[in-house]
Amino acid sequence: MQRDTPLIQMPGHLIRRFHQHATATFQNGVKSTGHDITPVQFATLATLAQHPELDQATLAGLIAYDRATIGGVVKRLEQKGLISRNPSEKDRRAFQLALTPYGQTVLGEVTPIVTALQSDILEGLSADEARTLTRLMHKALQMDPVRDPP
Amino acid sequence: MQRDTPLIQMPGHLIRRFHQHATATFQNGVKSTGHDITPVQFATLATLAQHPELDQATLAGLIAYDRATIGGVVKRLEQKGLISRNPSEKDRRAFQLALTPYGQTVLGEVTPIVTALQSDILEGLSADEARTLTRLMHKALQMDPVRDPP
DNA sequence: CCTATATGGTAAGTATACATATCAAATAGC
DNA sequence: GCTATTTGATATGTATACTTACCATATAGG
Repeated sequence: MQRDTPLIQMPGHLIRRFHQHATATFQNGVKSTGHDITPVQFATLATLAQHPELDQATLAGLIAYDRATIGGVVKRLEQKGLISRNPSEKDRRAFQLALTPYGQTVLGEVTPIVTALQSDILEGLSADEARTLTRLMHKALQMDPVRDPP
Repeated sequence: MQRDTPLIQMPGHLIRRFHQHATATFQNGVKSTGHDITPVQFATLATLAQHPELDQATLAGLIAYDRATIGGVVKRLEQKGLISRNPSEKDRRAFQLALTPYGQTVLGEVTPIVTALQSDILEGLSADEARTLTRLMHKALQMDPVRDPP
C-alpha cells in the first residue's frame, strides 16, 4: 500500500510556495527602489506598452486574467495616474486603455529593475537550471516558448 | 543594448500562471468529486493529521503562511466542522487545533484524489521532466528535498 | 430586420495573501 | 522578581483571484 505523498513533495504545494517566493522577491525589490507596483500591475503596464488600444477583456486574455479581477487592477492603475481609460468609439460597452506619459516614465524606470529581479527569483539555480525550469514550466502550461507579435 | 525581456519569458510571470494552473486543476478535480476544499485548506488538514496539538502560529510556520491568513482559514475549517479549536492549557494565548472525526473522514476521502491530481498538474511533462521540475523548485526555494519528523 | 446569442464591463460574494497595529500572555535578561 | 522583549492571535486595510449574476451593446442567423 502506497504511503501518502508528503505535502512538501506535492507539486501543487511547491508551486504555491514558489509563487509566494517570486512575489515576495518582486515586491521587496521594487519597493526598495521607491516604487509601488505589484507584479500584476507591472504585467498590465508592460502589456499596454506593447499593445496600444487595448480594451479590458483583451488585456485580460493576454495576461491570463479574468474580467472581474482586471477591473480592479485597471481602476487602481488609473487612480495612480499610470493609465487612462476612455470610452471606445468602436464598441460602446468597452474602454480603451493606454499608458499615460507618467505611466510610460514609471514603466521605463521599473522595467530594468524587474528584469534584474527575475534572476533573483531563481537565485539558488545555475543559469542552466534556470533555463530548464523555465522551459519545463512553459511545457507544463502547453505554451509556445516564445510568441511575440512581429 | 539589450531588449526588454518579454513578459511571457519572465520567471515571475510564468510562475504566476503556473500557480493559477495548479490551483484551477486542484479546484476542478476536487469539486468534481463533490468535495469543497481549497488547496490551502487541504494543506491545513494534512498538516494537522501529521502533527497533533498544533497552535495556529506553528501551523502557519509549517506550511509557510502568515499568522493573519491562517486565522481565516482555520475559522472556515471550524465552521465546516472539519477541525476543532480549543484553548491551550500550556499557553493561554494559543488555541490547540485538531481534526474532528468528520475532518479525518473528509481528509481520508480527499487525499487520494489530491495525490492523483498532482500528476494532472504536470500533465504535459514526462515523469522525468516532472521530477526535474520538482527538484528545481525545491532547490530554488532552498528547501531540503524531504524533511519529515520521524 | 429581428431575435437569439455572445461579449465588455460591473457587482456581490468567497477565499487567499500580506503589512501593520494592537492586546494579552509568555519569556529573557538582569 | 521585575521589566523588556517576544510571541499567539485578532483587527484593519489593500490587492489579487475566481464565480455567478446582471446590464448594455454587438453580432449572427434566419
